[in-house]
Amino acid sequence: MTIYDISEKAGVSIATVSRVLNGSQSVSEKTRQKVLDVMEQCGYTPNAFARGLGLNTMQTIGIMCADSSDPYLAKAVYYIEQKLRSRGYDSLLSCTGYELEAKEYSMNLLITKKVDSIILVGSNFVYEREEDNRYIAEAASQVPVMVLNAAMDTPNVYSVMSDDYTSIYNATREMVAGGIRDILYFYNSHSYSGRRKLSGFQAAMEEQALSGGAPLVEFYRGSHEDIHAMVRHLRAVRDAGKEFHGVIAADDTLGLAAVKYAAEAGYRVPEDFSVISYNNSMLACCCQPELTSIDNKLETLCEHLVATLFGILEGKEMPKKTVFSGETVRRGTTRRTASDTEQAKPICTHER
Amino acid sequence: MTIYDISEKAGVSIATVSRVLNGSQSVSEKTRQKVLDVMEQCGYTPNAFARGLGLNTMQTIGIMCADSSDPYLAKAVYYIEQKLRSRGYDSLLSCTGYELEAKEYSMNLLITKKVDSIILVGSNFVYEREEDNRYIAEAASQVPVMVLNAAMDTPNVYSVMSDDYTSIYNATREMVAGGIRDILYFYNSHSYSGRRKLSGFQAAMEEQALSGGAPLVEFYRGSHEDIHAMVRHLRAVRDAGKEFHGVIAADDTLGLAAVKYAAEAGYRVPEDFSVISYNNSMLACCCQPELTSIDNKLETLCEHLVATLFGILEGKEMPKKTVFSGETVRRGTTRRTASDTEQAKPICTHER
DNA sequence: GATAGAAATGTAAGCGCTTACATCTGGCGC
DNA sequence: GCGCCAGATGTAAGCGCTTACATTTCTATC
Repeated sequence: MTIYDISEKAGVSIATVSRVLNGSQSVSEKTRQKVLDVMEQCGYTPNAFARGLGLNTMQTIGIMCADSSDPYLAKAVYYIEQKLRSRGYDSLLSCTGYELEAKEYSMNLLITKKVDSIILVGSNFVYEREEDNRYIAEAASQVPVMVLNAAMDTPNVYSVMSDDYTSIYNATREMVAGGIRDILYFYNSHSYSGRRKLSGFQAAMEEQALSGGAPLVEFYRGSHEDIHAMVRHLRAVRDAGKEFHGVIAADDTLGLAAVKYAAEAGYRVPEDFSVISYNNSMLACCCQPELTSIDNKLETLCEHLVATLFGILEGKEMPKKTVFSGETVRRGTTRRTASDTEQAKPICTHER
Repeated sequence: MTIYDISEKAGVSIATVSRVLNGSQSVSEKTRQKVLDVMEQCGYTPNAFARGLGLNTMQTIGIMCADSSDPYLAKAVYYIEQKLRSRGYDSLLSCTGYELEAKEYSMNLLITKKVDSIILVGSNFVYEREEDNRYIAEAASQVPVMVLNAAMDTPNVYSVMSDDYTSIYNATREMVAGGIRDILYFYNSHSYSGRRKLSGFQAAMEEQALSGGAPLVEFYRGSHEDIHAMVRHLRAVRDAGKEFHGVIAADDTLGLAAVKYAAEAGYRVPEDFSVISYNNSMLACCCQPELTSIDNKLETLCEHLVATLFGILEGKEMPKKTVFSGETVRRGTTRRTASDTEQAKPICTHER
């Protein structure tokens, strides 16, 4: 069943059929209807490959994500896919893992498949060393690249992110204001946003000259699913003589581990021990007491990212970087403090 | 940069270039090398659309999933995508939501995009009413359809699933053996596997003539992320006069809610109150005490599903239905019983 | 060294669609 | 009634690749 069959049955030329397929103006209403009828009646579906060959697009977007089984990334992928679909685009998903080489490889594969754009979901795609990001610049020379939660100053790369630095900075100050001085920053990623969070923590601590030496910081490198390993890690820190009564965690899993650790160690939370984590995912409500967590407005970010992408695809000039500010959702792992009254502030800023 | 440019620079015909592109045997080693060199040096990439048009495939598989932000489904998608990619296939992901109409629509879209197969991730795609499954049969008339965790007796539809019925049946018996008689079955889905689980529970209960009347069963219809709503639901059940000291939960989220409920109600777990849930996801380790949960071997299922798919694509005859048995992972929400000694049994059975 | 047959290569006809350009209408003003 | 123009339709040339079939080039055999 091809365009020829339809054209014949409808008594028109293939050009006319193609025109109704593409919604061209210059087809009389009468013939358009006739052609549509024939299509309907024949159950005709245009061949996507031929269409792609002619139009040089198949309306698909490549989504890259290190690990879609990570609940946070999964959620981002979900939001993005939803919003793409609602505009008639499909998503080629590529779960690359965290190795640079695998990312480069997948990137090429997606470009080869002629996607209209590539969306990098997660800040782990942007490395600290400039040269490790060349693969992104290269891809961007072919199609616009959107990146969620990390920024790059590269032509044709657009970023939408939350202000992790400030969120963690504020959270740290809040915890200090609550009277806790021995705070551990517990994180698991050297990604772009990982670096931003870390410096937010350090800035807040150093500013208050709280740490006798350098602020207490621990990097967890195991599986993001293995809560027990995280708890063990925390235990080891204390066993090494570094006691702490507060944890700022880079994500909810780590925060949850901190709560488990505190319970095990016999601390009362939040009286003797505080935890603030990041993401405000469903995990925050899974432990007892429930986690105070920073919400980075994932859905808003994704929405904005997709809207920006379509702006670009339509040829509009769009902001290269948009930053949204987060919001701390207070639950049971922190005490109420005076600074709780969140000051009003702009929720989103653009950069060209 | 097309095949013509390469053929010219390499001093061969386009047919030869195409042959090396497709790994044809009948190219001399010398010319193959020359062509490859030229390609390399020109950074040539074949046009996927043209290739698709010629070969009638672009090596992509459609993955449908109601909600990839559901941790269990996300994980399944992750495993499947991984395994497809490792064989050089890409995945078109479609998050359809739970409405039949949306599923039908997405299915058509995927077929339109000429995927080589469609994988339905999650038992919610298979409805109880035969006629609601026509969209699957129709798709299966075009491409093989693989379904995870549900079975259908339809040509060209292949199933890989776990034996939910038996898992829940055994779990229920185990809890009864532990001395608990007022058990609530808490579930949130009427999907294929949801129905199987429910009957597993009912069979076990009725067999032992334990419920004075019908076994206690509650259906939760809210968001799968809203633990608090689930706890409220359980509370309402008790407030309605139906006390229970054990919960068999259809997934870990519901199980986690049960643990929260028990804590709130002042029950000691597992002394006064038991919980067994399903999926053995990371959530099982998030609460205190940790959840005893049934592991349905998701990775194995996915692996098998993809292997079956490739068998089909290679034209081999493959089993229409494969069932794996699950395994209960005992943690803190159940007491040790004599029946703990799991009897050895076949882990996987096939059907043609 | 002639020759058959295998191996390597080339030619050209698609694959199903888009679209620039050519052609054909019909309605309008004069 | 004529010419003109805009709108509708048709013609045909791609898009970049695959592949059946034709042709050429080896290789081995006698």
